Amino acid sequence: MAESAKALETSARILDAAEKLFVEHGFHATSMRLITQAAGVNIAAVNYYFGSKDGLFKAVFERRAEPFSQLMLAHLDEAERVNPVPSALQIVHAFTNAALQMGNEPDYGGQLFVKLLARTFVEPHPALKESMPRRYGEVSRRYIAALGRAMPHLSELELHWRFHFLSSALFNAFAGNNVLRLFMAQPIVNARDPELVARMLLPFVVAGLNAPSAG
Amino acid sequence: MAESAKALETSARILDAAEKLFVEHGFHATSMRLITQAAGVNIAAVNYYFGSKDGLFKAVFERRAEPFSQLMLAHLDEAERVNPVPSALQIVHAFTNAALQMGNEPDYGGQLFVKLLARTFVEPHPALKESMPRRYGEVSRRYIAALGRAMPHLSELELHWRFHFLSSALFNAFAGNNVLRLFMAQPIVNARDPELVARMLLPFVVAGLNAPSAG
DNA sequence: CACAGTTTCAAACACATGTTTGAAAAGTAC
DNA sequence: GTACTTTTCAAACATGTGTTTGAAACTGTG
Repeated sequence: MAESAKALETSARILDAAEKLFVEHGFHATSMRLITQAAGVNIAAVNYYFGSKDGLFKAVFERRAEPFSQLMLAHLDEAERVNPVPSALQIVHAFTNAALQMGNEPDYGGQLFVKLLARTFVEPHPALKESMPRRYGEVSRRYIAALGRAMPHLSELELHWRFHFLSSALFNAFAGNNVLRLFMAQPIVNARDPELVARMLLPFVVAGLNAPSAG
Repeated sequence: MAESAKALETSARILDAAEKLFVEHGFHATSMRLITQAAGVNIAAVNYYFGSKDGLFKAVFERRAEPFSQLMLAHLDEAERVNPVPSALQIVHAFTNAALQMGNEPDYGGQLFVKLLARTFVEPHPALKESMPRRYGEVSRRYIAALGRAMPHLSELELHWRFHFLSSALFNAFAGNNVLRLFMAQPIVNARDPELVARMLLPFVVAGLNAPSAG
C-alpha cells in the first residue's frame, strides 16, 4: 500500500501539479507529460498511483470535494444556529464564506477548486457524473430549503431557478471568468481578488434573490 | 478563390459541423477527423479552406461574432429611441432579445453561438485575443454607459462590476450551464428553453442591477 | 544481511493527433 | 476540345497521446 511518507509525497505532488494545470488549461489540453514534469516524477507514476488520467482527474476533484461540501454545510448550520430563519444575505454569506475559507486555507488548495468547479460546469467530466450528486445533492437541498424559508413568496420551482442563478454567479465570479477580459482591451475590474469579488457580488445576488416572482 | 457554389457549400458544411462539435465537446476534444466526418468532406478540406484547426475555430467564431454584436447594438439603439434613458429592465431586455433573436434565426446558428461564447469565457482561445475586444469593446461601453444613466448612484467601477455579473449570468444561463445538473440527480429546472430562462432570469438580474452600492 | 513488498525509471507500446503531399477529378474560359 | 485553375481525395507524414513493461532502486522487517 502507498502508506510511506515518500509515496504520499509523490502522489500528493502529482495531485498538486495536476490540479493547477487542469484549472489552467483544462483536462484535454493538459498532457500526462506536462503533469509529471511539473510534479518532478516519472511518467509512469500517474498510472501507478491513479490507474489512468481519468482516475487522476477524479482523485484531484475528490480530494477537495468533500471538504468543500462540509464547509458549505457548516457555514449554513452556523447561520441557522444564530438565526433559525436566515435572510438571503445571511445564506449568501454562508456560501461565500465557505468559498473564501476554502481559498484561504492552503491545505484546501486555495481558490483552485472553485475554479475547477466552474470549469466543470461548462465541461463536465464523465468520471464525476455519479459522485457529485451524491456529495452535493444534500448541500443543494439544504440551501434551497433555507432560501425557501427566507423567501416564502417563491414557488419550489422558482427557488431552484434562483439557486441556479446564484451558484452560477458565485462560482463564475470566484473563478475569475471575466467576460470583460474577453470583451474589452483593458478591463478595469479585477476579478482575481476573492474578497473584492465577494464584496461587489453580494448586493447584486442578494437583491436578485429577494426579487419578486417572475409570475 | 473559393467563390463557386460548391466550394461555399463545402466550407459552410465544415463551419456548421465544427460549430456544433466545438460547442458540444470543446476545442481540444474535437478532432479534425470528427469534424470532417460529420461534415461529409475530406480531412484535407479544413486545411485547404481555413489553413489550420485554429484557423477553423477563428472562422467558426467570427461568422457569428459580427451579427451578434450588431444585434446587441441594434436592440440597445431601439431601447434608447423609445426611451432616451432606458431602465435596467429595458437594457436587460435589449440584451436578452438579442440573444433570443440570435437563437431564433436559423441563419445565425441558433443558440450555438451563445454557448460557444460561454465556453470561451472559461477556455479562451488565443486566436480571439485581439479580434474580440475590437468587436465587443464598443458594445460593452455602450451597455455600461446605458446602465450608468439608469443607475446614477453607482460609480464607474461598480458599473463595470455589475455589467460583469450581468453578462456572466446571462451567457451562462442561455448556454444552459446548469450547476444543478452537476449537483443534483434530477434537477427540476429546465435550463435548455431560452424563453423560459429569459423569463426566470429577468427579475433576478434586474433587481441585482438596481441594488444599492456595495459602498 | 537477506528477503519481501513497494516504488521509481527509461524505454517502448499502440494509437490518435494536425498537417502535408501529389495526383486525380471537377470546373472554367477561350 | 484544349489549357488552366480550383477542388477533392487517399495516403503518408511527423509528432504527441495515454498506457504498459520489466528491470532497477528503495523500503521496512525478521
